[in-house]
Amino acid sequence: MNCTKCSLYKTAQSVCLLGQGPKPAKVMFIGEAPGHREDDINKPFQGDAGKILDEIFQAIGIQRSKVYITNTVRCRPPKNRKPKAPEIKACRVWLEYELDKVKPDYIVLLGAIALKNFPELKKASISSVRGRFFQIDGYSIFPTYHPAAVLYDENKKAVLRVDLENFWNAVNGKNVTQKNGFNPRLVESKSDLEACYADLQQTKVIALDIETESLNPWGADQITMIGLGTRTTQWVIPLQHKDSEFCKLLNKPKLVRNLGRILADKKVVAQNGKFDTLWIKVKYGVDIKVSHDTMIMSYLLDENTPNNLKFLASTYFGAPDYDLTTDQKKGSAPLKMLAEYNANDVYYTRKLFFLFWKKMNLDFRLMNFYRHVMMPAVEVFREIEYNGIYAQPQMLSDLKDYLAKELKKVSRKLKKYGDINWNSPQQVANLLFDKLELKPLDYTETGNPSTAESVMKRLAKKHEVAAHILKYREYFKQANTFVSSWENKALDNRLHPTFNLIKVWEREESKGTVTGRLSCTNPNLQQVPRDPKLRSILQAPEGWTFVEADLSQIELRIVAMLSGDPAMKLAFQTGQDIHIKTAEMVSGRHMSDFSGFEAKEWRKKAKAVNFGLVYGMGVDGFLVYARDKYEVEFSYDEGEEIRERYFRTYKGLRPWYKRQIRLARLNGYVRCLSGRTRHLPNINSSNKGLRSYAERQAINSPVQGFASDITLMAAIEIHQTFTRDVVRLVGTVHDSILMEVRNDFLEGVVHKVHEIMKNPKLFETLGITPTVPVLAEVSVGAWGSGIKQEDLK
DNA sequence: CAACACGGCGCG
DNA sequence: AAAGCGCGCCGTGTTG
Repeated sequence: MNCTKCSLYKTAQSVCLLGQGPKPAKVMFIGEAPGHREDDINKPFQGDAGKILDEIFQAIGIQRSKVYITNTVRCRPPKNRKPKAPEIKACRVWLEYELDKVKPDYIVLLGAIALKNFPELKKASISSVRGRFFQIDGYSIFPTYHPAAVLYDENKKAVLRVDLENFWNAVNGKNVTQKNGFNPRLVESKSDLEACYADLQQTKVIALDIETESLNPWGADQITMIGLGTRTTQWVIPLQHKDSEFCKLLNKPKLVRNLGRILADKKVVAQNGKFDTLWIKVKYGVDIKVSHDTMIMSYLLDENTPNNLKFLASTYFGAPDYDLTTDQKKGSAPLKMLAEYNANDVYYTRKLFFLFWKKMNLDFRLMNFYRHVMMPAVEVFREIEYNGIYAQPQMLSDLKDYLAKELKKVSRKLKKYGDINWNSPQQVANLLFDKLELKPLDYTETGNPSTAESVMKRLAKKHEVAAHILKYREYFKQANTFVSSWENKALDNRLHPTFNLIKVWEREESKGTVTGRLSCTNPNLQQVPRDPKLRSILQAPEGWTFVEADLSQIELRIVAMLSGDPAMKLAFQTGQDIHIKTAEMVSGRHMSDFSGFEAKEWRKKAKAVNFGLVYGMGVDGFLVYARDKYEVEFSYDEGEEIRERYFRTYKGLRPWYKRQIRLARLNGYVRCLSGRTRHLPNINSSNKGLRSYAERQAINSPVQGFASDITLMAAIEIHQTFTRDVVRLVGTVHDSILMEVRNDFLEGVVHKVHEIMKNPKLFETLGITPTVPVLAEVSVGAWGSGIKQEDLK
């Protein structure tokens, strides 16, 4: 074929490689462009991506000979380059030609480039449109990932398979989208409400979902409607909507109290139920217990893939896209439309619950963890968010003034270098490396000279401006990220952050972790500087005392448990300081030889050694890490020597690494002592980088995850042990629990909390026997300035 | 104007 | 897309 419509013909081996398959055909697949294998033998999808496609085809029962397969661009682009817009445009005539001959009813678009064939989808990202049908130009168009995406990320394989399976079912008339039992009913009268109550009374499992005017319950915004799903019906009770006459007549607090009473005897199922029940508690003071949460179930079954309701509904039930825009959801949509949306949510939530329940029952350790830890934790964190953490208003305002003053001082000193925006790394780099002709010491990811703190600290020895810039950055960050953000958020003198117990997906964005740790937003309490200026603002109000309970060196203790390394275990069992022990090993000296000052310095170095090396850091990384984080300089040889000595001292570590990697390869996941799993599909990847990354995760995740789980178990027990007028939990930071305790109960509570931290009852429930003691420390008084309770041992 | 990537930096 | 792991938030600068 001779085609010169774009310049690719000059470099491609096979010019204008048309598709393959019957003409006409009911189904057409469109990929990206030929790869080298295809280019050589003149057929589409023959290389590695073709293999993946074949594998999935076989699993589903699609025969290649029955479908037509082609590409968006029909000449191979030069190596490592995607087809460009003009090339896609030029090749469009060939697609028209093929469409005309093949006359497909269905078109599968594989990957982002294939989307560009249709103006309606051109701007969409593949992950936002994948897995559903679009009716365009008389075709049923179904986008999903390109099989080559699986080569880079094994996680995508499952998604691709489910997509194509749903697609194929739809093509063959297997009605996966049929909504059995979808029967939405909007409550518009008293008799409707009575019918709703009657239906709820006779149902055991009830799905709950609310719609709200915003995501923030702490302002004036209201709940617009409550959706309740039973076996037969999705009831929608409007609470606040311009189109509803009924809700104006309602005694809403009474209605919500009634619902609370009915739901108290039921299994309430929700998707991210902490959100819904927190709103209900804030607005109506009613506590509703969530028995099951589909978002948490989905996460525990696979922490890597998205778990928002629309994704799950389309993945498992081939649900059509019923999503509304944010504005519509906040109440701008007509009542009927919003109610139907709400009904869909509860419908799919309930359906998903039964599906996940079956799946989780196949793994009793995971199920136990879910029942005994995750779901109780939802209750605890709903209350933590409800309580909020007290921010002393006077101190906040004083610090604001102080920082403004300091910022002014530094700005004056910086003035003489010109009218520069000191927040701009670009402008700062210009000054340092062009005008002042300092030598760049490091470069950023994108190749620009770095102005990072570690670089600036070293530059400060050559030029005073670097030190001033660092001060400027410090004050600026404190003033904006913390002080002013807190001031804006603490309307009731309390910060009410959101804690993500799991990874939560919002469109393509996600918050939360894959290991089981929590994350925290609005504001993020977990990144408050360890500077008493800031931390001590967070304290307890009059009559109460702030208490922090910390797990001591918990990650290394877990490493000792899991690896069984004798030296590490012995150190912990005999109450030695592990960092001092490592310091002795690194320095080759005995602790008694150190002066007080030396001991402190060596302990610091040893911390770098412990935290760096234990999770598989290389020598190069270790040197940079030690220098930047702990201001310790080692030569390469010293670094190598330390690394060798480290693994000779803790000789159980490397065999443990091997065990973890073997388990991950065998099962596709690794597990925490608590039963939580971490899936690592890339552990068998042919891509060495991805594989090594998965191997390090196989080592780190069970440690990090279990440390976090101990914190959860302790928080749950503290929550269950004390009443709310004695102890109020206000937050957690990975391995520490923050609370306020009523003054007259302080002593007893501190003692009990310390006991709980060291040995939460849930250890026994879950069959966990720590082989290394778990120790904890309790501080009493404002955060970061509390007094350690030394005599608790 | 909003969305996004980047650089930078806070934390365990 | 190769060598600690895990996060969220701020401001700048670019782009559609």
